[in-house]
Amino acid sequence: DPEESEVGSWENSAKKVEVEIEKAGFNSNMSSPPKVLMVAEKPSIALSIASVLSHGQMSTRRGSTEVHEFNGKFLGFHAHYKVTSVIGHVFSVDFPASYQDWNATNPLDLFQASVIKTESNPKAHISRHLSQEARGCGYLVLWLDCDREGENICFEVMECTRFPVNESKKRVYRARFSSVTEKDILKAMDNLVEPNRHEALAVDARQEIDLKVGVAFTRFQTSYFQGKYGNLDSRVISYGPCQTPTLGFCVQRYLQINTFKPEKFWALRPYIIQTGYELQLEWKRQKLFDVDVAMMFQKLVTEDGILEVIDVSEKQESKGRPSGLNTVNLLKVASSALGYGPQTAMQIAERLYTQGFISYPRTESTAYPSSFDFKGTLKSLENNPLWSGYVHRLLAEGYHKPRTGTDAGDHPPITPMRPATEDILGNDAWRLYQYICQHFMGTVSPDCKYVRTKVEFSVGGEFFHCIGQRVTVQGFASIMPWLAINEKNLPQFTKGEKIEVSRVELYEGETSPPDYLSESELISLMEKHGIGTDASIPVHINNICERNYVQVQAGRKLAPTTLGITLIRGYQCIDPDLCLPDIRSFIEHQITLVAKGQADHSRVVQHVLQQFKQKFTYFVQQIDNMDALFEAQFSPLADTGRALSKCGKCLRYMKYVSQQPQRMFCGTCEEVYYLPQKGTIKLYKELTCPLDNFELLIFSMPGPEGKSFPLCPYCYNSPPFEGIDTLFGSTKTGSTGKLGKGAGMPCFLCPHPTCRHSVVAQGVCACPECSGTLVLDPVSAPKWRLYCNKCNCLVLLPEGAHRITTTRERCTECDSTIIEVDFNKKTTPLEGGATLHTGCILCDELLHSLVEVKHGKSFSRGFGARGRGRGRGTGRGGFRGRGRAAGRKVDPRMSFRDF
DNA sequence: GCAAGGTC
Repeated sequence: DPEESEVGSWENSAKKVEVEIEKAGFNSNMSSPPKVLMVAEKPSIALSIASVLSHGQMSTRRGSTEVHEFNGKFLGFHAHYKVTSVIGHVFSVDFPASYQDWNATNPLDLFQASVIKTESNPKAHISRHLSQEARGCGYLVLWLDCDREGENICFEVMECTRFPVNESKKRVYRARFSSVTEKDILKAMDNLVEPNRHEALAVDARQEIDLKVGVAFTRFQTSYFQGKYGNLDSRVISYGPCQTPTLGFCVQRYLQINTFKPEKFWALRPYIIQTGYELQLEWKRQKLFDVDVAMMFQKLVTEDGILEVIDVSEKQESKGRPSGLNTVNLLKVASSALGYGPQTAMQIAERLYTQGFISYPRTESTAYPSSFDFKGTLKSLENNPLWSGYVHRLLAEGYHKPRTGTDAGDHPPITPMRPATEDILGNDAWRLYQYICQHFMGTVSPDCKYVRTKVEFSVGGEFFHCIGQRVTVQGFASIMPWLAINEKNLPQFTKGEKIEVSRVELYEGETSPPDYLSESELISLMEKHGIGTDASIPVHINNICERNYVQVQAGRKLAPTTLGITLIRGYQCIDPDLCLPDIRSFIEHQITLVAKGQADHSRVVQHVLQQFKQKFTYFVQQIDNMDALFEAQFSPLADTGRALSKCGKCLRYMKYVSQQPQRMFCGTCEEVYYLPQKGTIKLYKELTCPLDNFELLIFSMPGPEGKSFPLCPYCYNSPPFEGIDTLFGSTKTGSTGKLGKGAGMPCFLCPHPTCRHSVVAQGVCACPECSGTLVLDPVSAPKWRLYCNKCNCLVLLPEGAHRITTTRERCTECDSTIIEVDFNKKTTPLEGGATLHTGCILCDELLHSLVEVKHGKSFSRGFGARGRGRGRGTGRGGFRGRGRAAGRKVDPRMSFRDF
């Protein structure tokens, strides 16, 4: 193997290694052995590798992911090992900020755009973790999963660890393992190779193609149709080379059902009485679609009236035991037999795995490694009363090796790891666990054997038969009873025997359409056509549900919605390729050329993108044809929604479109104004924005702690002030300074100096938690409160007040806004039953004692803690006015840093 | 607000 001869063996001569270590910048004295960093794709594999190589003698410390350390030999030399992992891909691709604004970017330009890699999970700090752990390491060994994605992650890890490129041949190694077993891990250590750049580049190619094609079509479709119709009921009209063909399968079945024309058919069913039982025979012609012809045959048979047995045959048949359980098959069973969706099934499986009840649930393999301990696994199941008898019999009579399945080189099939009961797991997890146990026992059971008897008859020139089945070995079917053979006993017949026909029925039936595609059938289709992977299939199915293209019906049947049907019919009449599974195979085929080193990465990407760009241009040109279908199904924006607030430009009422994405639509100006999502919207007392005359709306987030705030539809979409860097309800905004529609500036971020609703007027003091400002929730009566305009900090004000407002006064001590409280007559804390009180919530003794900080999920009473003397800092860093600190001139509402 | 692929 040329690849393997590149590097030496585990037992290399010390001399060669010494030279290498010197090159790597280490002296070879025993006091500081060279360090070897090893990186796996996930924490569980890092643990397995470290356990094997250290014989369990390692020390483990926490980091972004765990790091296992031990001493051992590397290339025949003493070395210090550090084994850690990433968590899947470190990076994912995206467009640069300048392409993030939907309104400022022509989707066509996306095909030529550059792409950037950003950290997939910024909070995990994997990149930093790797670079820190790599410091001082002389060697890097890549233990990523042995598939293309894993090869790509190898290069992500190399990028983070910054091993010098020109020395990488001597210092960076790839471990190729076909399973996470001691044998394979040691073998991989002895046969270190180089990472495969071609395969990694193929993944880069796929990422760029998927991103550009998906985003370009999605943005165009979404903008086009949402700008025209008000009841599409999906936030985004997405397109993707996996999700769209997935939807295509569902709609194809729907169309089959819809265009189905039932046909009447007729079948001859002769009956005989044999040894006292009536038996119905099957017709060799099965059925005919012409009643006259069928009746003619009936006449022939009836007139003859005597059947002759022309053949009796017996055949030994066998139904094979299952091979090992992989993810896709688990998902199919979960959906069809247990009623769990793929996403749910995976969640349950993950939990069973992390709790140690089953082996790793994400695997493509149905073949077991040769070293697999079947006996041990069986023994672990023997105490469960549900199947202990069966297990004992298997152990006593000898279990079978499972059928050879396919070995994808990833993980062994999904198997039980330790015993469990329904009480421990809960019903849902138990049912899945139970299936995994039954399946495993099935794989090591005998095949099911049965005898199939066929008796053939002739009468009046027509042929009939009956079939009997007799099980001789139940085998695996006794533990998986739903797969058992239906037994059917036949009376004895002998060849040449003549039997009287007791009656001849002319059965009239009607062909019926198929049912909606079941989720389990869909998974099979996706697997067959290479749409998605075991891990992403559930995501794609979930996607088309969430986007409201299909609905899951009882029995997990997938019924496409009007939107889903209209989309697919649209592609079919413009460019059917767009929704066919071949679109994925085309991409896969192209990038395989890169993986094999037969084609240049960037040339392939350019070539494929060029083709998709043409398709995109044609699609845009022909969109009217698709629009004709939408027009027939959906209502124009103008007819949708109810009048809610007045437009500041034409002063006519705009309509509120409640279907997501919720938005306002001005029919006169033909403008759409997006609103914050996932909350309720109301008119705000017919107040208007001083900047543009639009009537203000009030938005309330759901839940008892959901904040409410006013917003101007126009300002929210087109912030009028420069330099508002924190926006609400928007996702990514470019650093371009230009803000597009849906940019997200509610009044609580507006710096307008005189408007009653701006942060200047409603802001009370700086947030104790972040750089934001606490603003008064104007509609929070009677549970008055302040909330931060940046984070989720919440401050509860005196309860039961009639009215709380901000004033234009500032506290002389801390510069906070003075608030005015109109207490309830009955519950007022003021002397003499007075109700009106003004003061600073930080410095006024009364108010201070009545407020309470409620911050996210945690409670902190450091703020205004009851019974605490003022001026004595308690709790979190003494939240008690500023003043004493430097920077007194800074507006406290803009910065609370000093507190 | 967008894709698909990892893993948690």
